[in-house]
Amino acid sequence: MTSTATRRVARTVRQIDKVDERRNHLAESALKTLGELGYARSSLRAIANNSEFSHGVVHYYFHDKFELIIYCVRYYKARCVHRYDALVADATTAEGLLDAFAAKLQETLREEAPMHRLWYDLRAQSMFEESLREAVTMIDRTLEEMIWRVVSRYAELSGRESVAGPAAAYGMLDGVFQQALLGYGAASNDRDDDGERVLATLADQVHGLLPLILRTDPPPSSGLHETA
Amino acid sequence: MTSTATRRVARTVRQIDKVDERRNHLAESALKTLGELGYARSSLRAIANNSEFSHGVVHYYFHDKFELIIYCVRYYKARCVHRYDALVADATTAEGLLDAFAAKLQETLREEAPMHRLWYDLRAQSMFEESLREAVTMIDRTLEEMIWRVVSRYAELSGRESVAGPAAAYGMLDGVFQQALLGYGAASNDRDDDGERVLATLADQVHGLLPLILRTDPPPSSGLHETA
DNA sequence: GACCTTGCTGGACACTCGTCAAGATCGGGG
DNA sequence: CCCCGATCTTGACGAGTGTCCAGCAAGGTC
Repeated sequence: MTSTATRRVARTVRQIDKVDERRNHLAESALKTLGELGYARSSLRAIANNSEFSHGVVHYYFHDKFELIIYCVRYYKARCVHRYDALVADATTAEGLLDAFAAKLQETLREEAPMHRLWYDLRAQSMFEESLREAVTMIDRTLEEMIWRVVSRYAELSGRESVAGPAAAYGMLDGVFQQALLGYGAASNDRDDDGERVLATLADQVHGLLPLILRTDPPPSSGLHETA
Repeated sequence: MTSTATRRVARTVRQIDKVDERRNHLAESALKTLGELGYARSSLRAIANNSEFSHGVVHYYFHDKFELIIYCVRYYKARCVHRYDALVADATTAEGLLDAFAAKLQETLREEAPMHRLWYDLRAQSMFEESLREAVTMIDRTLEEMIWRVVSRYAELSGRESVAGPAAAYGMLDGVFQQALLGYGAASNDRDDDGERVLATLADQVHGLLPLILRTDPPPSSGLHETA
């Protein structure tokens, strides 16, 4: 292999890194805009305005608007899907895990509300826009697994089995979280202590719901374990 | 009062009825379009194309696009918010109510999927669009009450108390229903029996979850009763 | 029959959107 | 030093949007 060839390869690799860096930078700007405006109202110009580039550069790094959006969503998911893993690893008692989980949910709501607004928006859009479906489905499955790591560990620490399967556990927790997000957004515009009450309610609900799905006595068949 | 005045009043009332009729007609066309295309992709022209009128008529009966959308949502809610009331009234045993509730949820998913897609879309949009917030919040509360009528009656028939309050019960059931809707939409494009499996899973989950929120023994304090 | 209100049409408007391409800029290799 | 390729800007294009409005048809009133 000639030295020029090696150098060219090295340069190409460096450029690919540079390109990835730019794409990530762009994705972060896009996520900021998407989180504020939502999917429907985020134009490429608005996204570019929130970055240090002009609107044309998007088509230099991404073929499509969809490609940008999907890249953004995957980029975001890769960052936050292990948010609760430390809790699972560090927990020693069931009650401790439950407390830490509820607190982390509150923190998520407080600090990452725009991102989760965006997530629910995109998930809703995926019901109409076929192109989003694949990425959304994959992320939803990943989130389900994330929640299941918490729930199954919680059951393990309790020395009991979970009555609910991964899907059911994710479904109910996602439901109460989404409700809290909705209330948190509506409250933050009015009064500030309303937001705190929403956070407290969320923690209470999680503290109340999770113990329920632990099997108590001789298990009656309960149909919560999905077959698939 | 002169006969001309009475006649004028009568005519005005008749016209108001006519206007309401037209608005409802328009709302139904709009709901059809909104259910298929979602909020973001539904233009006034597309809505008018699905009706027997031209696109200009919208501004004759509605001031705004928002006024039309919100009118549509309220119109829809008024139709379907008592869907489960018959179950509650007719139920004689807890198990019977549970079966009927699960079956009705399946029916809802099968026959009204577009409307519920739209609902979740609009609820997500309301997190970004202030104008939608009030209507969405009101409907969400109404749905919570609707679910609570079922759950509290279920607890009553069981002779036990519900551990979960209205918000927690609605949150978890809404979560599993939304998950089923998501899966149902994704499945209906692929295989038909996948849709049936989604329906079966939904029924299983409801059958598994609802008994859990019934208080078992001497109640430990569980924090699921929201304070507000 | 003339007239006027009401209901509705269809085109025009101002604007935003995604996309693209021609040209400016810049930095490293010959 | 110049050139060349990568990178970025800028402006334009066509399609699509909500909104508005001049005008037509119909049906009741004088």
